[in-house]
Amino acid sequence: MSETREMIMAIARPMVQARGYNGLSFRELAKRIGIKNASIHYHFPTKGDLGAALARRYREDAEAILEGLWRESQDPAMCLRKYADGFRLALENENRMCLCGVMAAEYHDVPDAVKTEVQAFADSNISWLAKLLSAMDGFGDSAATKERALAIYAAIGGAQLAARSRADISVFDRIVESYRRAGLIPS
Amino acid sequence: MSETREMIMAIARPMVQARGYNGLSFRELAKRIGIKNASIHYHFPTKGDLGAALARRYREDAEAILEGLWRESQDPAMCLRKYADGFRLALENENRMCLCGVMAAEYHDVPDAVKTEVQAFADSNISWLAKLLSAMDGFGDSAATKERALAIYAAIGGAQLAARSRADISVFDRIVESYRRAGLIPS
DNA sequence: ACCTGAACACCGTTCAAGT
DNA sequence: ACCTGAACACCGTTCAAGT
Repeated sequence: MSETREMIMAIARPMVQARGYNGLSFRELAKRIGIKNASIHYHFPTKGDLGAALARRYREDAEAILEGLWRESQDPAMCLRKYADGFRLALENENRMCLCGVMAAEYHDVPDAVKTEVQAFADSNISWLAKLLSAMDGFGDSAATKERALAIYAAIGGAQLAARSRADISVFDRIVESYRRAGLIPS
Repeated sequence: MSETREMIMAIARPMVQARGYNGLSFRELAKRIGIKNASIHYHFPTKGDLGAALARRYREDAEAILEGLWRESQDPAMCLRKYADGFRLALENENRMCLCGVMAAEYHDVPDAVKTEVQAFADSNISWLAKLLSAMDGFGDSAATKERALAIYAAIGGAQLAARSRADISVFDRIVESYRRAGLIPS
């Protein structure tokens, strides 16, 4: 709808992925857009409103990408590789993190609306992973499949966090490769 | 040495584990101690100095606990369970996180001295894990052992992050159990 | 040696005022 | 409908001043 509103979100997202929800400054954000910081409050009454909108949009975008991946390839092993690549891409991009990963770490600081959206992102990811797993051999049991999808989601988030703290993307690759060798991520 | 300095660190640590480095307020910290916020700067010139001191102390404490665990039991499987329990304990404690895990998520916001300490914590944990693994069967090769130790460290951090974002400690248990079933964490 | 009050430039937020 | 300047209570930091 509003162009300014869209611009705020487009510029704020990578800022949060880099510096977190707490690290996002309305004044710096406004400066980059070319408006005054008070103007942001017209589009997003509070910082929490902006945070929740960013997380929702992030999930919607991720869902579109993941669904497209599966629809076009129908190849679970390849989808799992591409999934890890998505988290890798954030690190490649100036050592950024998954938006919902940073916000999860800031749990106590974000408003409830943000928490809800962060959980929705995780749910969405886990459902998609479970869908892949049940299309693979040896994952007939649906309860075990869900648990494994949850574990893969958590493990890849952990790989991103560990690699980020070392500012070394090869750490991410090594960890994910180790997950595969151990059998956590089927290949 | 200084009692006030020790009190600052003792009170600041759980605050950072709950709200992060960015979320820590000198004024709130000072209020809880019963001094003025300017006084904190006498003991820690900058927030970064306090953050680095907290991370170093955190690593030292963790090393003492882990070394004690291994020395007294010499049981790698039990040590691995106790290790995960340590991360679980933070969540039990009002949904807190590993100090170095939160600070890893705030990578771009913390000064270099803090980054160094956070990496030292990870190194220390991974070395200890590698020691356990090489004492177990089927982990003779030292290169693969190190990689596995790194993966276990990252995965448990990820489990903590995922469980925290849901404010549900059973999520942590389910993920760790899933790691065991998949064979990532030997048992 | 240790603490403090006051000031500085920051922060999110509010609101009356502008167009 | 959309933006702004000015004010508010916050923040880390500095520093001269106290004991």
